[in-house]
Amino acid sequence: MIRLYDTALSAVTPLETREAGKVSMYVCGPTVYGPPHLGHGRFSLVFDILRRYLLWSGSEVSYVSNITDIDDKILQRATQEGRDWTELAREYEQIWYSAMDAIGVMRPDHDPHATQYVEQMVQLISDLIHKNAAYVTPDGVYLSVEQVDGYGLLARQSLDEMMTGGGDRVIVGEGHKHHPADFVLWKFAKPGEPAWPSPWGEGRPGWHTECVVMSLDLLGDGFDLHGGGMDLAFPHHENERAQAVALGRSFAGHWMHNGFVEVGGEKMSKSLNNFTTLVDLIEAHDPRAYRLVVLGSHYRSPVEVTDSTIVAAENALDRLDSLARRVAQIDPAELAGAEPDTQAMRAFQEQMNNDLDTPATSAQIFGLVTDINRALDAGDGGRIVGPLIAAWQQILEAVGLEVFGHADQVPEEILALAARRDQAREAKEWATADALRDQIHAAGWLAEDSPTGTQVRLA
RNA sequence: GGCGACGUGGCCGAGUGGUUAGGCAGAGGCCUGCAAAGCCUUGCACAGGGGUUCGAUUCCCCUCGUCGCCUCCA
Repeated sequence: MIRLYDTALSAVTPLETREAGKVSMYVCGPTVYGPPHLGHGRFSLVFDILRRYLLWSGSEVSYVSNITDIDDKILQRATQEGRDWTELAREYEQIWYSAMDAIGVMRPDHDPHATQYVEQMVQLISDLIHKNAAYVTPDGVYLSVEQVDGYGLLARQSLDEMMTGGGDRVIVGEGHKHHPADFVLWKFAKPGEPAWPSPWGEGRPGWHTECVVMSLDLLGDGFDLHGGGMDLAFPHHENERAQAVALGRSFAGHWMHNGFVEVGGEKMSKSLNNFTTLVDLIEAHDPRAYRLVVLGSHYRSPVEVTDSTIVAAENALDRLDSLARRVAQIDPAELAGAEPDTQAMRAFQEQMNNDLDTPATSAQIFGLVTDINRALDAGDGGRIVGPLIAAWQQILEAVGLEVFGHADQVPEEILALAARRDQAREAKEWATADALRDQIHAAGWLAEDSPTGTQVRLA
């Protein structure tokens, strides 16, 4: 069974599931008011890797990740741009999913939208009011955190401790709130703002309510795993939990949070304006490079992501693709029926089960590259190398890292140059052969010798 | 102020009380007609100062520095 760090316990513990062989997980998705940045990319990749690994391990995974499509930021941005907020949200949702597709993140099994759950949120808020856990003020409905057992579990601080500092933040809704930490469940609409009906007045839901409602609706009480970025632990997840606790419902069994993407040692964030969008990364680089960077660091550690780390990963990817090409050249009959090397697979599972030790897996992937190349250099007939190749391919698949071993589509004229080069080489006319190689290179291709003649691939 | 994390070789990034993480970049070699790819070899690395220990980068203490959260935030 996989063991994962649980934020609520501050310890690595086995991921106990409600039902054996089934994992229900909820990962907080984006608020669609702008293009996703590398931070969103990291959590998406981390949880995608976990999900794929669980699936590979034979678990049945139910993966839910929401789209927050109503939020102050969306309204603000729509007003700024003078357009309809629903259209804006829809546009950024599309951008979100195309970016996710590009980095190879599987679509969630369900992607509930906040706007589709407003009625249920109103119902939940009513229940909270009936339980005296929430109250109405002139500007909205608030949850009374003092009514909640163990508030501060995920913040790792008691309510009192939280209140002692806090810097110079403006406390939202101060004046009407019973306690400064009380948070808004329902916001009354100001003129011109979108509004849904409620027993207390027209308005819109607060951010923390949607995830409670949607996770419980789609995954049920006591679902297995709830995840997101480290900065969601508090207040977002804390407040989700608070609502569930106040209702007396069993919430997430395990809390998992990933570390930040950093730039020059500082958290990448919209407010610091030091972010790179996922869209820019995808346009400028091989999208697989980001997955490799994520695999190479532990999910709870911060990771520096800059142009140079991405380029380094792209170069590392070349090494993987080189082997994939080499493997593709092998007569399939030699590899047929090869079972993945059991030792390698056992090591892989032990690492991954140990709080998702992907750095070890990354090292293993490259270690296998060396082993396989060495065996191939030694002219192994497939007996030893077959299982290693099978293991390598399985591991890559289990973590969602694609490698390309197929030949590139080479234009006729380039192939003609390669053929002429082979003739020149045959005749030992080296100067001619080299000139042809330069010509091929100038056209954007690489000409490499191989036992079967000149091989051409994209430079 | 409270809570938490961290400081590893040119860069990224794991880990461990005594044995090679890994990747990128660099150097040398093998292979090659020359290359490329591949293979081999290679790099006072663990912020500083104490302490515990036969032995600490790894444990404890202190100092310095950095970062995160404390209701915008993945």
